[in-house]
Amino acid sequence: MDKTNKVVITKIKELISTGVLKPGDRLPAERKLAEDFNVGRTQVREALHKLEFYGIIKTLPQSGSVINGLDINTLDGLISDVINLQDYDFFSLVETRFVLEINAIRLCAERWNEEDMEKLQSAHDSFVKHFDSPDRVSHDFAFHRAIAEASHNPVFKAMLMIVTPDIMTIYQRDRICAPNPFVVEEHTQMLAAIKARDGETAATIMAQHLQGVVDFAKSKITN
Amino acid sequence: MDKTNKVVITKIKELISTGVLKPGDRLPAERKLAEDFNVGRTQVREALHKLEFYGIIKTLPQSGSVINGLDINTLDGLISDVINLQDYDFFSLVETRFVLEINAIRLCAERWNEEDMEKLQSAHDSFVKHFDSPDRVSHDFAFHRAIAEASHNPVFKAMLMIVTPDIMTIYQRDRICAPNPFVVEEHTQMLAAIKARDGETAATIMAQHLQGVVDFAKSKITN
DNA sequence: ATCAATAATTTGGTCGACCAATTAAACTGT
DNA sequence: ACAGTTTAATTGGTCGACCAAATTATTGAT
Repeated sequence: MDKTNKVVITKIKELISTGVLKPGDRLPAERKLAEDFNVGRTQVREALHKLEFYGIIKTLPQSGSVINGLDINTLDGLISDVINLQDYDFFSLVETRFVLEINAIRLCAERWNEEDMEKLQSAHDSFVKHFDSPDRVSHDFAFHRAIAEASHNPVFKAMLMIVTPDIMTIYQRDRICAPNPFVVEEHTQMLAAIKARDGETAATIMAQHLQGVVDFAKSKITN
Repeated sequence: MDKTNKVVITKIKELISTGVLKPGDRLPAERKLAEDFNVGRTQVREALHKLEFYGIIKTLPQSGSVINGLDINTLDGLISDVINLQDYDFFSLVETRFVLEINAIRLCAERWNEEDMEKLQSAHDSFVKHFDSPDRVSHDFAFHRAIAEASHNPVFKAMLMIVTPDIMTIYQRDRICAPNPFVVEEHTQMLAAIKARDGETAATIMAQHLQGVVDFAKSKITN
């Protein structure tokens, strides 16, 4: 994240922490904030965009930005997270993906409809077909995405989509992922369990499926 | 989200979907995109900021924006999510919180240190103390936040912080949360289980603790 | 022909001025 | 004194011009 950006968000956080601004209040005008903080209005605007994106404030055109009606402590922690967002450690990302995927496949097994199953089947088929090609990883992810989709929980899917790319970047960079034939078998078993509406079995296989990545992440920690 | 913003992101998505742009490629310059799409450069910049925030592109100063090296299908789904981001349904949010909190408290029980325990204890105490005050909800959240903090997984915590405010806004608006004395007892039991390093018990109590919110969300679906 | 140094162009980043909508103030008639 | 209307000030949104860094093209010496 930009440095100036961070400064502005921190200053706004101070205003809230010290009680100068309370939830429900309107923020000072962008121009005033820019002057107070000695930065350009552009930087203030970007910071406000980020805060709005996280649901911390709501900007009303030609009117002002109001602090959403959360309690101060929650706001405080939330803003801190926005500031420190960039430096997620790899293990935490993998750990989160582990939990999300296991629960996503459980929901998927409960909720899939005919359309979902077609997509799952087709994703699985093309993964098997392209297993020896260089874009094998691409089709691997397509299958996992289809599962997230069929969980019918958009929040789950969105969070997986946020976490997974970061993992892939690191995982592929370190090239640990030799074409492992077990992967195909595991995918096949998962699909069968989903088809049988057996969420628990599906979740178990998924856990085992992802264990390799978790172990890899753990090994990186000790280094 | 802004309408123009959505248009720009959709156009860029088209460029990727149709194969004009592939992962790893550099995007056209902001000025060119603005001209091609018949919008201002400001709108293009905002759209690119959003895409960068989600890790879809990486903007290099004075050089250009490159599409991150994910497979095309993942990119496609991810961008669709960014476009349709606003309308998370309440039940999906609650369901996600349910999963995250249960796993967070499990990790918390495993990983807390002396400093974490002090914060947990102090958060619990002030919740008990202010249970009859109007800002009871605030202290309730402070306790849950302390748990997320002590899980030592910043990704978990960040995601909880994203999900929880949305839930609170709706939950408080509909004012179902009458001061329930069981809540204090459940918090006490959770803290005891954490202190005893008993993650499974803590998770069980948390599940029971959040069941009320889940039921409430379920009831809203049928409406 | 090759490669280093330099000039010209292109790039994202920043700033200030202006716009339309909103809000607050001033006014006016009763 | 008050209500409704009009005017002035303030607000976030947008646009164009400019900046410094990075890239590309040109040049020139060997």
